[in-house]
Amino acid sequence: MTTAPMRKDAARNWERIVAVARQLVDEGTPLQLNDVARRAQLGVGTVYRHFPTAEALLETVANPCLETLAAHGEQALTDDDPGRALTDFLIRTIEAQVTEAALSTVTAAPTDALPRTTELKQTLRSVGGQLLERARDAGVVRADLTSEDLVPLMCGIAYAANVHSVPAARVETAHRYLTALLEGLCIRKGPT
Amino acid sequence: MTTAPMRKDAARNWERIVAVARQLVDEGTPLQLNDVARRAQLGVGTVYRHFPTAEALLETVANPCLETLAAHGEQALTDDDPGRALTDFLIRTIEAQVTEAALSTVTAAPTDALPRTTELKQTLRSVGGQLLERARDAGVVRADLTSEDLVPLMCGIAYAANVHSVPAARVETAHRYLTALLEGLCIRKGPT
Amino acid sequence: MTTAPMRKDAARNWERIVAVARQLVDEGTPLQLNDVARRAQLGVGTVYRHFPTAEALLETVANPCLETLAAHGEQALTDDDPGRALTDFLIRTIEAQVTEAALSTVTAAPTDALPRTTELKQTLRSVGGQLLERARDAGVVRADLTSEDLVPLMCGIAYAANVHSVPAARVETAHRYLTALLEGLCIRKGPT
Amino acid sequence: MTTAPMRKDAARNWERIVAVARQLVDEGTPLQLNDVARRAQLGVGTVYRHFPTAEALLETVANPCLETLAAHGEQALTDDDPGRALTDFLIRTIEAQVTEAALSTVTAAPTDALPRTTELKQTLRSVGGQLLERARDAGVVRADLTSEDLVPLMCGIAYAANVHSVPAARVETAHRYLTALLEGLCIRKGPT
DNA sequence: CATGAATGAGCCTTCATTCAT
DNA sequence: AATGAATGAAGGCTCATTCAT
Repeated sequence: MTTAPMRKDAARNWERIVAVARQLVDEGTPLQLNDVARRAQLGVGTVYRHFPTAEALLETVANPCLETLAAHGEQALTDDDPGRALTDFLIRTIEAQVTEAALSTVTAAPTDALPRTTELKQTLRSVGGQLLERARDAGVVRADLTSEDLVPLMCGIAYAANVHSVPAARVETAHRYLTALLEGLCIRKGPT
Repeated sequence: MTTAPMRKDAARNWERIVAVARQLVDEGTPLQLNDVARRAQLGVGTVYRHFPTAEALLETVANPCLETLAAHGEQALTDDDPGRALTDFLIRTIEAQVTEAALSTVTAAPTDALPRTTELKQTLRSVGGQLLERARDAGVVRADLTSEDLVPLMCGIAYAANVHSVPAARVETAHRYLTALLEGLCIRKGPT
Repeated sequence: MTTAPMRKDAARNWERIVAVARQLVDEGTPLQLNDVARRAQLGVGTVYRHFPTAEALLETVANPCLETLAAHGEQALTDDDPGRALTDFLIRTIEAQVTEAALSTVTAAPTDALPRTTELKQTLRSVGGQLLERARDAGVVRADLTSEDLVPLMCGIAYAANVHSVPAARVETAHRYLTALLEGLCIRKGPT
Repeated sequence: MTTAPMRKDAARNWERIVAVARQLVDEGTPLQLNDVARRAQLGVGTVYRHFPTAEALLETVANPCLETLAAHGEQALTDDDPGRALTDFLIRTIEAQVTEAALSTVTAAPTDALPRTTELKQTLRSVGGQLLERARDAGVVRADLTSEDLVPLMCGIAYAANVHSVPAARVETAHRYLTALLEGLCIRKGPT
């Protein structure tokens, strides 16, 4: 059961709306449907027809990212090295979070507007959980973390990077923070 | 030069307002001065007289915590063990962050309403920086983090704990996350 | 390039708003957009959509008068008799000022909300200046007044008429005051 | 029946309040009793005790001027030259109006807060009326103006001077406008 | 008398959402 | 379908006035 195909002009409007919304989110402007409509040179009604709420629109902006992350996650599950698999996944995740402004909001939200979003978040949690489990089974990851912790931790790292004073350095900062988290703030003597 | 002492009734109202505000913040309600006034059974004007903006009120709620943290930080500077000093400081910090809801907002805010808040945040950053430096000099902490990173990281941990689904477990979760950050997600073979 | 034509209902509301505003101004009530909305039986938002500020609305009420005055002024420039031309212009001006309450406020305001208002005031000043200059060149008007003085003087006369106790006699009073100004309070012996 | 003598400190406060009010009026700030209290370093209550309304305070600021004007007026009545007497009176009047900001408001107000103000305004109107009448009887002033017109005309001249763009030139402008009014805008051939 | 804290009506403005065109 | 005008609840803030201390 696929959704009925959209009329050509409707599709064009849809794209316009999403594009404008992404732009707004990126520049930190709070997402208001009236505002989106104005910038997209469309009537408010049109925007409401396509997206019943601002959250729905925001999720629509964020979902491609989530799709990509999920795909990469599934891919990572096939990796032989459980440690690398998890690490890669985490790196991609925070990169996405600090790159796409919409993502952090959507990921941290306790409730979703679109079913698809819920699915994606579920998938991501599940994939993350599996990657974590494997790594733990391989003894390369501490045992006191569950799959429930992965998303919060990634959100936290991304948030930390955003709080940091210099916006231009966000990606680099996020990397540094992730590395710190992976390797630990404290230094222990390595194996001889 | 201390501020003139407040009249008894005014002081009572002041307390009432701050108490109501703390309660609101704790239950996650966005802080609105009108709302505070209503709940405190006071005229709006009274609230505005004491706190010109919602931010000022929020900071007033948060500042005692900041004071305490700063005091503990200064104390920690006298600790012989640089590693323990830093760790203790960090533990207290995230504990405060997840316990007092007002704190995380204030800490993450790029700009302050009250001068005292700015002072406190500055002190905290400075103390944290010194603790970090000592620990680094003692070789117990990784070298790629600066004093600029401490606050963001603590905010991130607290945020992560808040994102985590179960609110009741927040303190415990925050502890776990901090430990993970300190020791590292990844396990490395310790010295024989 | 003309402005897009207004929708029929919107136009009706626009008219209603302006009508109510004119009425309020006429009865001396300070112009408040909420008040206008209530009396026009419209939502506040509607009023704000049409007129972003009370000043904009006030100028919209006043501008037709200004347009008329400007037109008459241009007309007066074609008159052969420079004295009569100026006098006619001045008479029309104060008549308008005491008739349309909105006018005096707008004319005396140092700054405008609508570009059109600025244009009109500029035109009026310019036309008045030319009429004055011609009359002066013809030797029928005292030499110590510049085009900068015309508007203030007219505002002054209108104000004087409004201050006068009997409101019903305003037009007549204004006429009398203008005549006094033109001919002089003091009587001098005419030519033999 | 004189008013009970004021206590020394009360008198000092009274002075302070009036001084602050005059200052506020002069700088164009709208007169608010709270504001006055703050600037005078007094409680609001104190200000209210002395002046029940802002209008009363404003009139208190303006009245010395009115007193002076009235005195000069009475004086002028003794002048032999009726024309000069009137002219002098008018000159003083507009000078006062443009010099003391409080005056124009009080003079133009249709109703007064203090009985003394009403008395003074009445005196002024009466004196002006008499001066006008004498001048008219001497044939040096046009006949179509009554004593009711003098105050409005002076208010108008002052208002005109205030509307004029350059504030620094107000006194000079007012003089010019008064002269124009006295001698007439239009030039007529003098006696051979 | 003096004080200044408290009051709350009232104005301003925004924005999510609906619905006539 | 698309449009965008209309709505009005809701929140922000000020300020004249009162009254407990």
